Amino acid sequence: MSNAYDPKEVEQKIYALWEKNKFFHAKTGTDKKKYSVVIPPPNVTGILHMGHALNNTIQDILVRYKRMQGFEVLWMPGTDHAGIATQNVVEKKLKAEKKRKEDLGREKFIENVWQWKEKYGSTIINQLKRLGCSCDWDRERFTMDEGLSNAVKEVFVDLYNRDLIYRGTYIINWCPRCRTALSDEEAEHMDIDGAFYHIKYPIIRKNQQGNPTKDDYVVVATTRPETMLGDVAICVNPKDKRYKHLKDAQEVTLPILNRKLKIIFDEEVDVEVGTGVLKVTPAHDPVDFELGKKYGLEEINVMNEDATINAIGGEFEGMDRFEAREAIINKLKQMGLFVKSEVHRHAVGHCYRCNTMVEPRLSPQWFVKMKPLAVPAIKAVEKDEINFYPKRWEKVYLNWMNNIRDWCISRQIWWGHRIPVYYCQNCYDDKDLTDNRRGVIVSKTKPEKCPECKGTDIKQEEDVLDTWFSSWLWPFSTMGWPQKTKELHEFYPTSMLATAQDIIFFWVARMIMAGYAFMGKAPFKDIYIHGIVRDDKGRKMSKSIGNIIDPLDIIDKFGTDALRFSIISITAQGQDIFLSEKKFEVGRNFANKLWNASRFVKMNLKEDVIGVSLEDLVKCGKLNSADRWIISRFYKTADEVSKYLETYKLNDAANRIYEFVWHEFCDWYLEMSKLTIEQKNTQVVLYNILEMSLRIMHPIMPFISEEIWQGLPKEEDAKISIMVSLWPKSKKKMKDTVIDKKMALIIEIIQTVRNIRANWKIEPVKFIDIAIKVTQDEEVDMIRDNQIYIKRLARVENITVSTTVEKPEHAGVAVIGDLELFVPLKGVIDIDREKLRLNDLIDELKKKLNLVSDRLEKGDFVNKAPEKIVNMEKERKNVLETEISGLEKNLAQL
RNA sequence: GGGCGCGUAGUUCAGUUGGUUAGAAUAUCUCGUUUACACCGAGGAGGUCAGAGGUUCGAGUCCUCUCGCGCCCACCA
Repeated sequence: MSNAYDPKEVEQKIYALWEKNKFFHAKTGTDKKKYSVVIPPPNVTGILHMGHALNNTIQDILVRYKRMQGFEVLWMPGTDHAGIATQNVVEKKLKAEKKRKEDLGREKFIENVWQWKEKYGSTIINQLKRLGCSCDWDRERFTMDEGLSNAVKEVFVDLYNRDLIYRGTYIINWCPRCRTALSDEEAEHMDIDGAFYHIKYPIIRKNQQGNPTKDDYVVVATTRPETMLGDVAICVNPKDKRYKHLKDAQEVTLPILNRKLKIIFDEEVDVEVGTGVLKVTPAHDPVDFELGKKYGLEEINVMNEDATINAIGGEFEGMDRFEAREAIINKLKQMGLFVKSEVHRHAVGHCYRCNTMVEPRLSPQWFVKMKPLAVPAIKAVEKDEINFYPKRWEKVYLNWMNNIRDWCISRQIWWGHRIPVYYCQNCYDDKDLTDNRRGVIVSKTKPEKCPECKGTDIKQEEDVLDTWFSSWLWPFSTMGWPQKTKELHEFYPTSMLATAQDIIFFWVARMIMAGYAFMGKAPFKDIYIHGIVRDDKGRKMSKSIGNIIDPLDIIDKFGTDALRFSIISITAQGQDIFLSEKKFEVGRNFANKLWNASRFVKMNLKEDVIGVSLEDLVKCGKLNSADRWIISRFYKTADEVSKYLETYKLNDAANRIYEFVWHEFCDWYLEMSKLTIEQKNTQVVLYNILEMSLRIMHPIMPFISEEIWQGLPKEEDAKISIMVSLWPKSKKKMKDTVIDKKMALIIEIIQTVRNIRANWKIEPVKFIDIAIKVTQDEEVDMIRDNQIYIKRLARVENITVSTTVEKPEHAGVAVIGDLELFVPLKGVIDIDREKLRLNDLIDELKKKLNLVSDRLEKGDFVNKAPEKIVNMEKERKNVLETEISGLEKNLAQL
């Protein structure tokens, strides 16, 4: 064992050991307890970022913890096919070869994507291994696998037959760059500085002669002037007095195209916005679309798939939407119809994959009716069948679910699950797209012939499904659904889902809906929502800002365990995590501390420590105070750590372990153990406490705990990995509050002496004498019994303890509860300084005493507060009073 | 426009159902002896718990308002 801990070689070696022995689905116990978690499948194009690292560390901690508790654990890893993202990646690659996907054709292109996936798709999986994830790698899944694809088809057909899937022509979010529809969730709203363009539309009055006069205009305000090419009407609020005169008008003229526009009156129009006049463009705006339906207006689409203007735009044909915007403004200016533009900040949807501004577009798409699916999913959370940790996310979830809108699931890309819908070319009328089922065959397999006309010319739908349409089935599709498999029987519903808040709507809510719709049960019981990883300024980590902290860099620099420990220790439930590289030093230092402590223990294990149980040692009552104390502390710690892990307070668990290992075990116990290190009992305690400490920290720091554990002596038939050892059980008899209190006092005495030494600048090497005045005889024995610790750790030569100790003539003085401690200071004393110090101390104590006395004099407190609290205060008052009188006496003597 | 979260030591954060003297880590200062560890040890200093009011015997914790910061949702063209 070398001096400093070097994680790199250790990690590789250890992971290989686990993989070789297939510990990932090993059972440590004989119980039938099952535990399964749902991994948020990372995007197959992705590389591990800090969010993944956090998410998977959380899952791995819980999985390892449960496995050590004897649960049979199932943690299925995998990736999703990330339709748009993956297609973009492969298209980019083709572009570098100066090819377009259209040149290859659909089949060839998909072949290309698969090749890409085979080559690069396991990057993130390998990175998860470096993170130490103990997933069941033999069961890795991919959303495009045959099994999962089968589940997707099954679900589509089922939902269609239940009337929960329909096709219709509506305004959807369209990404002109990816040239596909997006769901509402995939359009990310971002505030941008736009403008309100004020444009004059000429009014044509009834019975009007000649051209309109210069007053015959109505001013329309729009943020997207280019869509005016598709205007079919203008609309004002009937209550708006400013536009009363429009009731006498017949029509208005659309500038440039000179189309006649209807004038409609509808309460929907907000008088406050813009000029109060809304231009109605049913094919390019959702509000206008509704108005169009209401008033039977024509839908004029003026754009192509890539958001360039189409032939209807006349002279603007072929221009990009933003180019057209400018050109139209210029034209209007020439015509004298442009009034002004006003700065206007508003939220505009952007494609979540390529960040292109979304264009609302009228097109035929497939939708899932969400309201009926939401009903059981809402109830489940309301009735606490599913619990969010922290609970506040329930509100967010319920709010979204109660206002849920239909889900646009069709995508106009090639990579994904092709929609299992077939059209009979004979009887299907592709002009009538709204709810027309004639000639539409929805089937898992391609039908031989049309059931209506027996025609055999049948073509499959070109669109593919939203990637989330496969992800939302993950909890059961990965277990073999729709087959009735053993896994489903044993592991569904799963126990826990850990994820960040950003995919609650995308994924969590939909999984719950799918769980009820297809399994009749919730997919999981607990949802642990952790924060989002940000940089130390609170910004999301992103490539464009360049503030990414790469977990693999951190692993290289500090080690995986350091990464895991550090990030977990700062992840308070539900709070976002602000990271900087510095924060990983904590974990690295901790690993190093543990390593060195273990070296110390190992080099001192001279006796045969195997086969002696701590229980027996405790029972026979021959352990010295320090040995007995650390056992008690350990079991207390283990209980607390278990409690924290059960309630998803992983940071508390990590910090409790840190506190125990560093401060209780290393700082105090190891130092004390040096006094009796030659004794077998002490060695047995050292060994067992270290070994069990390794076990409770194993879920958080799997590599170093395993490495040290491997180097410890073991019984011959012992398990070969800490990973499958048992979690220390709570044992009441091993905890001892009396010894806890005694040692706490001894420790405080030591600290007090050290304090006085520092205060008086007593040479560190010098041994000194101390005297302690106690109030009870038992305390005399207690301190005498444990004086070796005081002598050693505070560098004390002689200790005088009794109830009658008098303060020596010149002495440093301290009060610990009801005992007084004196350090004779012959030769070094500075009386004035000590006087000042005592005075300050007395003042401080008096202030506290006053507060306590005031409270005790208050009738309300004595009468209304619980007796326990009142007694506590009374006791405190007594202690303060004795402290003060003692100090005053000392001061007088000085 | 609606909803949520956060303002605690120089800095980064903990603080369970209100209850003894508000805790860590890090930075800083002093010192450094000892059979693991300088990625270390000992000791010190550092807080009007954002502000104002209220409930209570008792508030960092509960309520109301104000100020500052962040996030999510939403078809105001």
